[in-house]
Amino acid sequence: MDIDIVKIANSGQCFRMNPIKGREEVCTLVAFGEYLEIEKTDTGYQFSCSEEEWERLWKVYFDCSTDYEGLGHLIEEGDKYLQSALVHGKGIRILRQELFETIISFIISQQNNIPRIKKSVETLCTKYGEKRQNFRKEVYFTFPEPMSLAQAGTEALRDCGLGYRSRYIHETSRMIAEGEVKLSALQQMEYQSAKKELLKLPGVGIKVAECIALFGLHHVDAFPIDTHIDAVLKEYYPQGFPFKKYEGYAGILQQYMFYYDLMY
DNA sequence: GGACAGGGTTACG
DNA sequence: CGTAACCCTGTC
Repeated sequence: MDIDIVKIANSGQCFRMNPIKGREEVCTLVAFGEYLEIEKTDTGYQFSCSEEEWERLWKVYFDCSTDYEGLGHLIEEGDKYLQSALVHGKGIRILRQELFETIISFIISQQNNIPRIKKSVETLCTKYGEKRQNFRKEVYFTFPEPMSLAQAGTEALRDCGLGYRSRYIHETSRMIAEGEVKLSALQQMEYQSAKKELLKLPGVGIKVAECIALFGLHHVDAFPIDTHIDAVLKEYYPQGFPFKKYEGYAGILQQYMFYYDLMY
């Protein structure tokens, strides 16, 4: 299977997947309340979970049913930029992340940098998540429930380094906890309806809504345009990006472009 | 030490 | 529709 854990961890789509300090070939990850370690071996990857858990959770999480290797054949002959981005990003996949975590994480991401986003997310988990132990009895924290964040005061949230975003986090969590915006309904919607619904949440604008649609709802047509991608589009696609041509997977391409621009 | 920027959104003219 | 303000930490 075409998967590169380190690239995914550095691709900016998730904020709780990190290499262990001093053992950079091992990544840790918390999702669905579970803790996972992934170690790079000579032949591939070794996952710390049981076969049953892999089948139930992680196979889906890593989007194993999608063929990413075939993407290269779909790129236009003359599009050297995308061809290069795909080569350098080989192994990147669009994770199927939990919806609430994705919503909160990408509200935090606005006007922010990745190390600080990660720090804020981790602090939120430590203060409002559930405390658990991994297989070697080390403590980890799950991502908080909507209700927990809704009940946290704006001032307490501010202590997580969220700044002006704490008001957004509080209000968005409240709306979700009270069912004003229903996560289950969002998961049933088409891309455009879901996007419109997400825009009701305070702190969610067009860019963040598209990130949530792509990473939390797996709408691979969503194409978030941030400052990086905006610069790329202006430089390499002055005539406009061929969205029509890449309909049905443009969002995946966006992730390769983002990684390529970030790393090279 | 101060200035600046970092995956935007909102609230005003 | 363009533009300033929003908050804060790391970096130069």
